[in-house]
Amino acid sequence: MTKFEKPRGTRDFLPEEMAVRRKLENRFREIVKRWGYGEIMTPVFESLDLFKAKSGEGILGEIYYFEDKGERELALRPELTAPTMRAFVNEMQSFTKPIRLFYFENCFRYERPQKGRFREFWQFGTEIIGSDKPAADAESIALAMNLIKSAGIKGYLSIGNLAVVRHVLNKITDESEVKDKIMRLIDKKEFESLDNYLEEIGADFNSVSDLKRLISISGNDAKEVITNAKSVVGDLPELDSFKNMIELLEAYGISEYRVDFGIARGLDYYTGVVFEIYADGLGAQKQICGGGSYKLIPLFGGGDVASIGFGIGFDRIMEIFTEKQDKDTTVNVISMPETYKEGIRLALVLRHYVCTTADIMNRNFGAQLKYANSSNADYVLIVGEKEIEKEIYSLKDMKTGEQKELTEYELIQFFAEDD
RNA sequence: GCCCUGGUAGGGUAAAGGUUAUCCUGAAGCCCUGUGGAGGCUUCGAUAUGAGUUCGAUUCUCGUCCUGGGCCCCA
Repeated sequence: MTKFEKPRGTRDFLPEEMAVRRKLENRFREIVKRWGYGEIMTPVFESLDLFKAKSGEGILGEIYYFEDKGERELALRPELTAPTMRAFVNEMQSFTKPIRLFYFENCFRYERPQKGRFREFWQFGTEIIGSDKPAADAESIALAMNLIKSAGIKGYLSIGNLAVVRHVLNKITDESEVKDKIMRLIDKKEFESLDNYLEEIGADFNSVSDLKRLISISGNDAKEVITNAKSVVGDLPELDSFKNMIELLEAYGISEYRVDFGIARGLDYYTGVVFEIYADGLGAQKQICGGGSYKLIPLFGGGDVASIGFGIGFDRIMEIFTEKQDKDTTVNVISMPETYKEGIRLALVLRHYVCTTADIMNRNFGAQLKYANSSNADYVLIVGEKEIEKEIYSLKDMKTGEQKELTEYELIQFFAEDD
């Protein structure tokens, strides 16, 4: 007999674990709904070109892609921002702005699995489309922090701003490839390589000095950081916007975070604010949330529309989410062969109020009780000939062993109150 | 793609180059056709996989697959 194994980097979620996952998922859903976000669902697979357009050829190595029978090049989605923006371009361009969207879906990446990293993983994320204002940035960050907090997790927030960094970068070069490379080096904090590279391209000394000063500015006191940045870049509208956003965060009650102009992104559709949230207890994969503002829509053939969003690594959150599943009250109906049908009828009635099961193993009375015990039922309802005759049923509390004689109406009362 | 680690029933384990691979737990059934948790009995269930060495491999060697962890990457 061949035994089939699940593909590498995928997981089976059994009921106990699923209950906890759904518990957190539902909590997240409730929160984003309260913030006015509507759910979007896009296909599990998209054209490969969509992801190449967003992230470049370099991502092919990490993408699951294939040719279908119609010779279309398709890819399992590695992330959800591109599909969401594609859907916007296709179907939502004339919607009233801003558009607030959220998603909770699985994504696929061909990577070496490790702690907090799987080949099939779930992302919970939001996108705001149509606002490039600091208020949208602030809302997005505040929402992300609210979600993390609702999971009982301490999240460490870092905020950067690429518009300010780019302003300085533009003085060094006009070539986007060169900019990309510099941004990557900054992001990885490989300052030696950065020095060498800047020297190699013969960058202007003053501009390089400004850049290096700017990206080294970071700290927990936002106002101080901004003052420092101002001393490098001078009066800059982008910096004013950033300052404005920081002030709004205060209104949202977000006060603990780090501002870091050394946060960078290699891809040039990122426009301004970028943020990351980290958590303890995750080994190498500490980042649980990443977000930022970007202009992806023009790249996908849409208008010049700005957006901002974030993605939460749901599986990573689950690794450190400590709550257990909520146990529902359960009732087992115990009957005899002669009374089985009446037992089914009563079970149907009780199911309006409480989780109820009946025997489907043809077990005898004692075995049914044993099963109720080992499956952790809270109550057992005994439906035997004596009970049917009197129309009074025996409800046994499995924890205390107490038994009550109740009519059908009293049973309903009993469990209806339980909710 | 690279490095380290491990892999014996569903879970946890023991042992050994040589008859039928140990024990606990679990599941199913019976003891027990109207009162559970205990106990007894029965049954089910494993050496990840391929090759090599050997008279003989589950044990030794190598490859593959997979787990866990790290590097790279992280759109």
